[in-house]
Amino acid sequence: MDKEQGGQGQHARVLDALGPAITAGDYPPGSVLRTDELEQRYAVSRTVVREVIRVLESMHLVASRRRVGVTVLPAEEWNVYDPRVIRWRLAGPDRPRQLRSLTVLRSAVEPVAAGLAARLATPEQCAELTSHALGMVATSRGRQLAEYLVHDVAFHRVILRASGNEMFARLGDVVAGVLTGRTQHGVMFADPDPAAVTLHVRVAEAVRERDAERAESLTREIVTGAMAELDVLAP
Amino acid sequence: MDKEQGGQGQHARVLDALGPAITAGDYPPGSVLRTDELEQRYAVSRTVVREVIRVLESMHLVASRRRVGVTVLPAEEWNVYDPRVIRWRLAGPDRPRQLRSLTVLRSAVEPVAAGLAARLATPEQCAELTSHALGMVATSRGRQLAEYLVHDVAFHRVILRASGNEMFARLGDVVAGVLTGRTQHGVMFADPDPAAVTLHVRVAEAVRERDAERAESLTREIVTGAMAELDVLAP
DNA sequence: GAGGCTTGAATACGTCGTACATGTTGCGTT
DNA sequence: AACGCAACATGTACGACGTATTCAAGCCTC
Repeated sequence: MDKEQGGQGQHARVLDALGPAITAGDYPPGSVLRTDELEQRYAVSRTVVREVIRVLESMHLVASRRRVGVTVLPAEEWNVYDPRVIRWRLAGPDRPRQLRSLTVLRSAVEPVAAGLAARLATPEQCAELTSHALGMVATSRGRQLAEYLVHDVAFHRVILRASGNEMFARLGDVVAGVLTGRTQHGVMFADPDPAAVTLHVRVAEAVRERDAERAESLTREIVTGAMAELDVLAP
Repeated sequence: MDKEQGGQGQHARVLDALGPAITAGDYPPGSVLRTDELEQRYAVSRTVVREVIRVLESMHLVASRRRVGVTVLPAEEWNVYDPRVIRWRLAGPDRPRQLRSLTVLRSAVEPVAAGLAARLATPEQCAELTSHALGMVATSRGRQLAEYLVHDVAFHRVILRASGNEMFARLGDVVAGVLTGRTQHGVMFADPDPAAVTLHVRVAEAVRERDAERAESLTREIVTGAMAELDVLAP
């Protein structure tokens, strides 16, 4: 019938409007959304609304029950590991808390991942690691934060992937979100902490030398520093 | 038109058939599912099939592209933290690997969670902890594995929740899955390791006394033991 | 004549609208 | 107060058209 504006896909459009609204808390837990209401508000067919609802339901953001409507679930029920939920929450009002939660998760996971990576990393991965560590060194001075961030994210992604654990590997996006969020949010002007840069280089060394103990404890220093840094910046 | 057999909801029925099939590897990555084919196979309308596809897509199990169909994604793309994906994989053929991955994740997360719990647990949570620890002691002998499992799961759930970190709290189901899987799969006959039982009691003590260091290192012993146990049982 | 580029038709998903079934909720009746 | 009925919102089904992507045939160029 019509093929108006739309980005690419009505489904994505409505989802990217409703999802962030819910995770932002615009609809308090227990709120009821009616299908036909959403139909009108976003000017789409029932099909689209229902599919969006089904996706939100699969993220445990809402629960759909007959005769009552689509009720918003409390935050404790949400699938907080869903990449989209993480993105939405990082873009919303409780971004500080989200950043904290994710950093704590990092502090638990990354040291163990680094220890495993020291035992399992392939030569190629070791090379990538040192390459990115050197890249961090090269971009650590003179306001090259964007370039530094790229290497930082890539470094941690390799560590997580090299751990050989699929659950760890899947946290690459989380770490990327945290690091990006920190760069954007925090000190856009100050250069990165030189001590942190050095630690990354030493982690790369430890992995290359298959020293699991050292890789783990060095990484623990990195994430401890990250948490301390967060304490300074965030309320 | 028809409302035959069905459990409760065609949507859930088809999803519980397709999801496990995909995670089990019945459709190798790159396989193409056509909508009308699924329609016929499960005797449902397009509406239902499309909603199921949308949910599977939100789990990154499949990707739907025009003119080509619904293609199955490689396992690296899957949202392995989705509770349903975890359940499906634990019920499927690569359950051993899944159990391993999740146990490694546990070994990284739980000690840190215990450390935080020691600082943040409410008196009620401390009480629950000791209660379940004592429950484990009481049911640790004489083939009461089912009852023991209940206390074990509850114990770790309280720890994760008391950590005050929502990401940790959400891993309660994961731990439950691992512990249940271990009980079902492994030694259904032998009583639990007495050393592990004692460690749980001591963790409860440490949390009650707000000794974060001790709670963390004791929990580390628990999960290290769990991993060692897994090495004995699994290939 | 061989190769690459453009154009067109076939195809399977995307969206729409309507109709009916089903389970719930809440109210009115007994 | 207990029961049952009617209204309501979601669940499911069916049919139609829009749309993008792919594949192949046909044209042009070298």
